[in-house]
Amino acid sequence: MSNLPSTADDILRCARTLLVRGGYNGFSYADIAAVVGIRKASIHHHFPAKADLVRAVVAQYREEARQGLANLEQAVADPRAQVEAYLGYWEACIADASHPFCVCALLATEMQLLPEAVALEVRAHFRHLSGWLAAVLERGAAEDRFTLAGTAGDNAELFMAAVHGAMLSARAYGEPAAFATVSRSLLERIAV
Amino acid sequence: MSNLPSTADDILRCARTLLVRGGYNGFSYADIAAVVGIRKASIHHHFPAKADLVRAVVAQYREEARQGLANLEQAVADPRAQVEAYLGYWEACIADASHPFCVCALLATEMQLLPEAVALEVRAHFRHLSGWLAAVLERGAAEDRFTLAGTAGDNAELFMAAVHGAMLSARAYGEPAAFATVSRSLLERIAV
DNA sequence: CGCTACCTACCAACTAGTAGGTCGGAATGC
DNA sequence: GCATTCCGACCTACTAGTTGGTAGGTAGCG
Repeated sequence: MSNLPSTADDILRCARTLLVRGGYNGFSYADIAAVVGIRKASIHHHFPAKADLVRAVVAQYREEARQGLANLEQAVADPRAQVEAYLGYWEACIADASHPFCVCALLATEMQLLPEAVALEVRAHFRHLSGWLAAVLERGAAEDRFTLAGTAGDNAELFMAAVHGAMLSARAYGEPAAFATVSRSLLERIAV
Repeated sequence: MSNLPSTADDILRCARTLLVRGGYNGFSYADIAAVVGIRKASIHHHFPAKADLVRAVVAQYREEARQGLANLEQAVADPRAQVEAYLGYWEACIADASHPFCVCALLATEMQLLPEAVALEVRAHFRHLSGWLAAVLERGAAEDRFTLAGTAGDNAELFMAAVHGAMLSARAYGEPAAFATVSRSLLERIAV
């Protein structure tokens, strides 16, 4: 399965961590080289330009997100349980600080100075996540598990915004619990 | 009244705009120099280090926010109208792209690599805003203008997260209307 | 042989920041 | 009144270090 040589994978993993920590302009090839234990120039061998590297990180992230949501759809039937699982996933990520921010949400803050290909991927991720949430909420509403005010789409946008904002709050306060507080409040507001 | 020489003020204004556009690492002294029409070194005369400049921007922003909320308290009595005015303020800022993101919300994404003094100001802003929102929501609930689920504090955190997330969505989609969508949804959810 | 992975050794451009000087205007001394 | 002194604002010219990126070479492997 793993057809990627481990070094390229290491670079991607490291770049993702650094990206999540400080955004596009918050890390350099030198930072990655130091962590991975390789020379700067060797990174260019795998990813010619920084834009390519970040595009690859985002593409990989988006693929994982797609897979994750698809698995969730398969493993969990109840829409409310799906939403809880989604929130729980992020709660865990933020609590153990392994991956405490959505890559695309973070990059969205720098939208104006991102390479265009990256910006398009970020936008597509927002659309995709919002679409998935709208479908889940709509299904939940049909099964009387959720009360929606307005369209499912509008509720999904509110949900997504709250989740992204909660990541921000957890980071600003320096306490992962802030995410849990918001996500609990959000769930109470939306669930019947 | 204006005891600040206009150049220092120009630098602050310009730095804020650039900060809001791309964060702490998204602009340089050279960028400011080009806009203000001054040499790089002259910026150092007014703000010795980048950390000083950004701290000044954040301090000024926080002061304006304090003033703005105080004025709102005075001009508008009804809690629901206060919340609407607050959302309307940001809706207008985002729509005309004059100042389309909260300075502190943006800096919060880079929390880990911010000078400590700046990080503390950012955190304080989150506390202050959340505190104000909690007070307004509590008062509104007492007057039966809002329905709260849980504590006023929890509701305030949810509100704040949704607003910050909505700014992010507007930027990610590249359409200011996305903020309005979320803020309308949010208001419907919270108001009676 | 060619290919991949990696290296050393560069590069130009840019980063924040410093040293030291010029200029004009306000305060001071006589 | 006028020279002197001082200061703030700004400048040119520089620094050391970092940025993303390149050129060209080498070692191992099928």
